[in-house]
Amino acid sequence: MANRAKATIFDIAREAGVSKSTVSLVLQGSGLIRPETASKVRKAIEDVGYVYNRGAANLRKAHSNVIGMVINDLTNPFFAELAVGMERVFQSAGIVPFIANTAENPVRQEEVLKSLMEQGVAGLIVSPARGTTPGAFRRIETAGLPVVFAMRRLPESRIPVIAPDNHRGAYLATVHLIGKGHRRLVFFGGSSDLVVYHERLGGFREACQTQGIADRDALVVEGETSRRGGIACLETALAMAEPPTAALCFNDAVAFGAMLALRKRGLEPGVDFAIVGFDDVAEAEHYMPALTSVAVDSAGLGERAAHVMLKMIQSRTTRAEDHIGAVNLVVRESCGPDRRIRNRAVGLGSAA
Amino acid sequence: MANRAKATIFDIAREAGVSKSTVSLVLQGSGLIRPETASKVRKAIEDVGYVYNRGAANLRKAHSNVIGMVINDLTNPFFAELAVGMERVFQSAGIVPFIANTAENPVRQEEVLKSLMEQGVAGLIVSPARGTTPGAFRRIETAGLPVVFAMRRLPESRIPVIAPDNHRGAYLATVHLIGKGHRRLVFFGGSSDLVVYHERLGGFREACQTQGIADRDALVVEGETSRRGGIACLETALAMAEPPTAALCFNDAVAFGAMLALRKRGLEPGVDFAIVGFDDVAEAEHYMPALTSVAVDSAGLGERAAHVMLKMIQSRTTRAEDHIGAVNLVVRESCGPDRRIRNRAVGLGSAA
DNA sequence: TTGATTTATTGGAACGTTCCATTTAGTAGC
DNA sequence: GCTACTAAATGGAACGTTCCAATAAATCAA
Repeated sequence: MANRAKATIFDIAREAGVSKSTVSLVLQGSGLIRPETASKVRKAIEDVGYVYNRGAANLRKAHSNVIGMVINDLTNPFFAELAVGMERVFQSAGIVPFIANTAENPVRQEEVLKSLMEQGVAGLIVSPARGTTPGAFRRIETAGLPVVFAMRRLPESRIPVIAPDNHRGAYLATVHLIGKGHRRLVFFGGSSDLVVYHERLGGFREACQTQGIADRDALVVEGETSRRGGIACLETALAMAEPPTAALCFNDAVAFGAMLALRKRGLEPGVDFAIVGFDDVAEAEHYMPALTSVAVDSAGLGERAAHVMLKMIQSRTTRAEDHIGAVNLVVRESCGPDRRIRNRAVGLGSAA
Repeated sequence: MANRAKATIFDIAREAGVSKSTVSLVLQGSGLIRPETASKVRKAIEDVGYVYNRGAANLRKAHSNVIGMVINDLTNPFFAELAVGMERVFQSAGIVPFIANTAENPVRQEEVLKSLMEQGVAGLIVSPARGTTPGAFRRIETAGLPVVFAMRRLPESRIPVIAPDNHRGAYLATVHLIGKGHRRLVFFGGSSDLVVYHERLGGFREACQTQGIADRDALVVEGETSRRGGIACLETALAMAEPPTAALCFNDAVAFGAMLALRKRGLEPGVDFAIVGFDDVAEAEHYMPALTSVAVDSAGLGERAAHVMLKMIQSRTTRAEDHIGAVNLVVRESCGPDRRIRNRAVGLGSAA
């Protein structure tokens, strides 16, 4: 069976009574080898317990078959979905994606990127960590390695981006809320170090303006982009002299937090206060009440990002077009059952 | 700045006016080099835009600094947590973990394992996909590569396992339900191709027996280990001639599904029917009602698995002791507010 | 001054592949 | 029987590192 020391193609060659070159050809599935010889070699490969050394091969070969995906928060199912979408595409292209988590830490991200490069990846798909410094990708760019950003972008970067249409999503959601009769709205969660925040907030503001909501009735409460952040945001909003009656939340986690906080105060989400989330994670559909949310199709964006990456690798370029994914508002119950909410919400709004 | 072709240590050497060996020594942080020389070299490294080629280095060096983690379902936050726990440990050991997802697909798993091995990983931490064939790890074992299983085990394997005490967790949860006065119980979700299923079901059965519940009152409904599966299980259970009044669920997802289905039927989880989950994912705490669940500390298990792996690599062995992690029941609201449920539950039980 | 010792640097031979240029056999054409 | 070709297999030179043994330069002891 297997020997202690790692078997090489020389061991296979000896076992099969051929030369190392022949073995190499067989490994690559070359048609130049006589079938009987090939199967003799394949048997030897089994017998010596050989494992291919890709590192050695990459020394000569132009490019490797692994690409790195760097994700800022793997515990967020939203990003996990993104990863899964990419995997689907890469798998069928014979490429193995290695995932690394940065846990939203730029220092960790630096290490991870370095390691991936050293490993000789063919390309990188990155959802950059919050607080990534502008220069973080310079080394990679000068190395000529294809990179695409997914979900998030960096302020000044020329690296192609695959992301949902955050502005439009927020716009749609806000119009929906205003259409339900709300006249004093709030944007919950997020902070200005994220480009995504500005995009979503921008959509919110534009909708308010075009729908005739005064600026002083379009409130903003920054906060963590988590359940906990959502709870805090809601507390802050209801403590205002003139509280809003509806909130667009930075993401679904914030929305869940806000709904939780409403319940704690004896208020019913969708009846006493309208909530819209963003991302439409799987949980949104199953929540009580089911959360109205902006669906961004993260798995689809992951697939798209993977395709772009494949193109870039294939045409050995480092440039590509941005891709802004369509979004759509999934209306469920958290803004009230259609018209009925209108009166309640308006009532509460004017009562406050 | 950077040249087109990849820079090597020879380029650095030329730039700095030293030999390749000197550069190599600097890269490894050897103290043999005069500090001024070292900084001259480091400057050259920057100037030529060098990226270290670990593949080439591994050709000579004994072992690499990357370990692979193979996860069966990354979209399950439970497994994502496990990954995050491992990462914490490896990071401080200067090891980079690459994560690969198998999406519960044994074929995909095979590919992923192969790829990781070819990449020359120093070890493998695996949460095996459902339906993994007994021989799937033979190649890896004969290659002498350290492997540990996390969360799940294979029926016959001698590979060390890091997993929670499933039997005890299920036992504790069941005793809790019985203590609340339930006399007809059901185990929801999972299927017998998973070792974990047998462990948890075993704990459930043992608790029933020791607490004097007749076998015919300890029901089992198999099903998907997802929200959807939980919904189906509950429907099945309530359709029985003599329905149970309490359920221990295979995991939290099943529990959420069951609670959802209860609500749809106008029944209140925790009042009309008691539910216990398993895994205690973050969501459990925030659900309405908050889910009583068996906490397994997946991040902690991840850390433990990482430590075991480090030991194995260090002592170049392929054997290690199993580690069964402590569990504890986190009592929340889904089995009713302490005693009060008792009467209701018993009442419903005898009425049915 | 000479040799011994220490400190800093260096050349060369691996490591396990790929790929090009050859060689070797076998087959056809004339 | 000779050349020309094709098919199959092979040797050798890379690829970018590490590490050992060797060298060169500087310091010290006598």
